Amino acid sequence: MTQTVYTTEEIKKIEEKWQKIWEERKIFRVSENSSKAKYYVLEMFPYPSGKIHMGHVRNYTIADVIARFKMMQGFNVLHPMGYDAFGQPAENAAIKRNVDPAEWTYSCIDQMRAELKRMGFSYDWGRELATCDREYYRWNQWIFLKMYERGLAYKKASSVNWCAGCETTLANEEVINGLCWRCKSEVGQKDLDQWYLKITGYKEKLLEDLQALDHWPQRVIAMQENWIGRSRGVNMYFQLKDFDEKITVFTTRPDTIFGATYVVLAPEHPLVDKLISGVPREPEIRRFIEKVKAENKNLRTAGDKKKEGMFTGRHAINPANKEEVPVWIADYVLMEYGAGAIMAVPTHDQRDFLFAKEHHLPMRMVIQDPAQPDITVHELTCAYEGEGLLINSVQFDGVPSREAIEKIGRWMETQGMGQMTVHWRLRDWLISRQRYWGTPIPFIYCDRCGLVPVPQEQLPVELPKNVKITGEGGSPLNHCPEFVHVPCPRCQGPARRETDTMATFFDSSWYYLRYCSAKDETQVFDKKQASYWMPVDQYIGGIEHAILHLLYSRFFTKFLKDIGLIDCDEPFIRLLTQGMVLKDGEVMSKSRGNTVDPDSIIEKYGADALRLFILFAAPPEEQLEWNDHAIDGAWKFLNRVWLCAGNRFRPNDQQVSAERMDQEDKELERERNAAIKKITQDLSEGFKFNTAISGLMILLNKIDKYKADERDPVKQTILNRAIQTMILLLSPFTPHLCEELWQKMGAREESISRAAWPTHDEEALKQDLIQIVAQVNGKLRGKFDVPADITEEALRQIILSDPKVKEFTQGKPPRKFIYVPGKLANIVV
RNA sequence: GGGCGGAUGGCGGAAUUGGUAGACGCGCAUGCCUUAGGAGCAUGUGGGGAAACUCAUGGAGGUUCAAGUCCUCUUCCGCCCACCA
Repeated sequence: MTQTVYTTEEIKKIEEKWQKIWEERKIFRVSENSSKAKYYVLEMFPYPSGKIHMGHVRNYTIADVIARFKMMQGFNVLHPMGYDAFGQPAENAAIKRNVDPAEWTYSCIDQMRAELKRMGFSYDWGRELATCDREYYRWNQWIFLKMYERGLAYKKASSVNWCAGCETTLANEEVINGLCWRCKSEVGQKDLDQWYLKITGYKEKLLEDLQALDHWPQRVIAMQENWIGRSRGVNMYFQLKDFDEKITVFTTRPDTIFGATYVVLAPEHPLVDKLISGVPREPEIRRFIEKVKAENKNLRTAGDKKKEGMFTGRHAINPANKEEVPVWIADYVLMEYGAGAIMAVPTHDQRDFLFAKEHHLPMRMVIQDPAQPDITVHELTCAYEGEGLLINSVQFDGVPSREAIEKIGRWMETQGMGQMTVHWRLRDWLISRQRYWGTPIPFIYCDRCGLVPVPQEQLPVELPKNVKITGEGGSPLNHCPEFVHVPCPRCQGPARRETDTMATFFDSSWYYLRYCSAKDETQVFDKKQASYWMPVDQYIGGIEHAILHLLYSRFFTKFLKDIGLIDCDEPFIRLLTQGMVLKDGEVMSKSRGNTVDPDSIIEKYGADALRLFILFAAPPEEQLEWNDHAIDGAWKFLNRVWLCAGNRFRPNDQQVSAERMDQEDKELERERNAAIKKITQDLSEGFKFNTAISGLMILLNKIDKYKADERDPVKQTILNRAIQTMILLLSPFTPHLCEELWQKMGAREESISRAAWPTHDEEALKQDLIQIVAQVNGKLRGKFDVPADITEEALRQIILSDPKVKEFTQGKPPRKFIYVPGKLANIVV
């Protein structure tokens, strides 16, 4: 019988067959009751749009190879999947197509699940969850109430980012260059009563613990550090002239205090009103302030915008030199950062320099630029922001600026002029959304009792059905009287429910914990099971979640540890951020119209070929350029494997001892062992799937070249062994094909994923003859096959007597002979 | 402005971490197989040169017996952050 080409029909039959077996026999179901070491592999769960795209395929294929590799290595592998199912697209669909968001979402999930199954991923489907499930979001509410108990969830009236397009508030993190991250419309400001989570309560830990995340990409750590934004500086007090109050300014550059020639307040600063009351230009100033306040905060702070400001007519005293300096108001000072007021040092801060030039404000140099020590204030064309010795700074003259930062800070503290302090960029997390398709925030407003949390036993606060979603007029739940009007849980009097829902980032901040006991209806998650599985050993997803999702998840983990529910500090030990999938040099996206539908590729080539291509084309962290030809290549390779294993494997149970092997046999055995070693290394030390696959291609090439007479049992055994090893090593990458071949070759396991990962024999890697490269003055001049155990002296004789080497040394005696054992010899003349 | 990555054949990418640059694959070329296939097999494929050789890892220097890899300067590209005081 001859096995022929691996056809589309055959591929389809085989892939469906094994997907069915995996499902029916629950091959990938796991429990924590195992003596094996655990390994938790997790990919960032998808928003269920219905269709999977190449980005998903890449993300999940990477995770699947890791999961299957670890299974075969004997780990108890948890590999779950679910859906980040709340959010605006469902509402938009509801508006556009007049469908129920829940119905729409669940039908998308069904489609998506089917597509994921067609890829052959090794998920434990028994743990599947969707964040819009009643049994999931109920625990969102439970966690929210726990946070409230601890003072970590609170309501605050504040000016918030408001997206008119989505008719909702946005977190700072969701505003990108002044535009809504989702609909790209311009974001404005609005005063609203909103729910916040006090993530700032964990800022120190969130920053410090980054240091321990050795297996996270450096840049993700840097991005989080940046976002948390710790900066050390000094709060300085500028006494106002004619008033009792002092203005506090924050600066990271106390070394420049003697050059502070004016003070600037943010327009929102609380002292502004008092200061400008009664000054001659009061109406004009008020108009200016109103104008700035109405402006979009993010546009206002755009880098290239011209700075505008006005003199208040008031003065303050520079605490260091007791000089009177004018007090200004300007749009480039933000109330949210520092003290909402700055001291301006035009000579050493470029923004202050431009502002001072524009408004003819005084300047004084206090740090000497070593490159042009004699330059005067009038000759300056830009601020000097570098280091140097202090000048015009009384007792600090001559002190290097770096030292002066510390010295002046301490001096001001002892003089009561200021206080050394630390400022953070991280803000509390605005969680309220005026949206329907999200988790209802479990609170009730009672005229008599005030804000009342919904009692635990009344959870979940269910999202009502049949709510009219128009996309207009704020929160849809507001227009749903049976939801809004409820009795107060405390006094039973008439009360109103909170109608805001939670931002979906809340849902995704703890789903990895829920997977540990996904079906538990009695608690948020089972403590014992979570402590068995957590933390996640390997997390995989896109770089776009480097800040928000990962920071929030870290925050939740720390909180849940503090209330005694888990025992780990950090949720994700290792993080792999996979690169984007490009086509024609651009990111694949619907709007660009350059997508390749995974389904159509599976249809033609099968899931295995798609998986193989996507892993082979680039290292996982790098961008991947889609290539129609290369997928053909992946299929070609699988076809060769199919033909090789199908036609050349002949069952026999001959034992072969090393003495009976000839040169070719030993050679193939060596290649087999080398492949095991290389591929195991590539998968263990970082995830070098591309080179692991090239190693498999090399092994197949060697097997193809190996001539074995079918009637020679020794050769057949060696051939069989090589083929079996190849199939085992290939199986995490292309599981369907390998399951089929493994079974044909007489598998004892139910699934190849239960077979043991092969190990190599270091002895078999040894060679009798090795190649030594000879160099003369560092240039390659010859190659010599010599016995592996050759001495340096013997090698030296061989090389130096070689005619070609002689030609290049021109008979001169070597000045130096450098020998790198087993590799290379360099003759220096 | 700050931070983090990159730059190697026609293309995707390798290179044991200082030791044969271009593994493996795609593409291309020439044959073979007459079982006409998304085949398969063989050979070749960085540039120059008939060859011996020689030049080549964005550019310029340097360290070294030896540099894609280390150091200094520089150009270009990508991503993230940013009136953050």
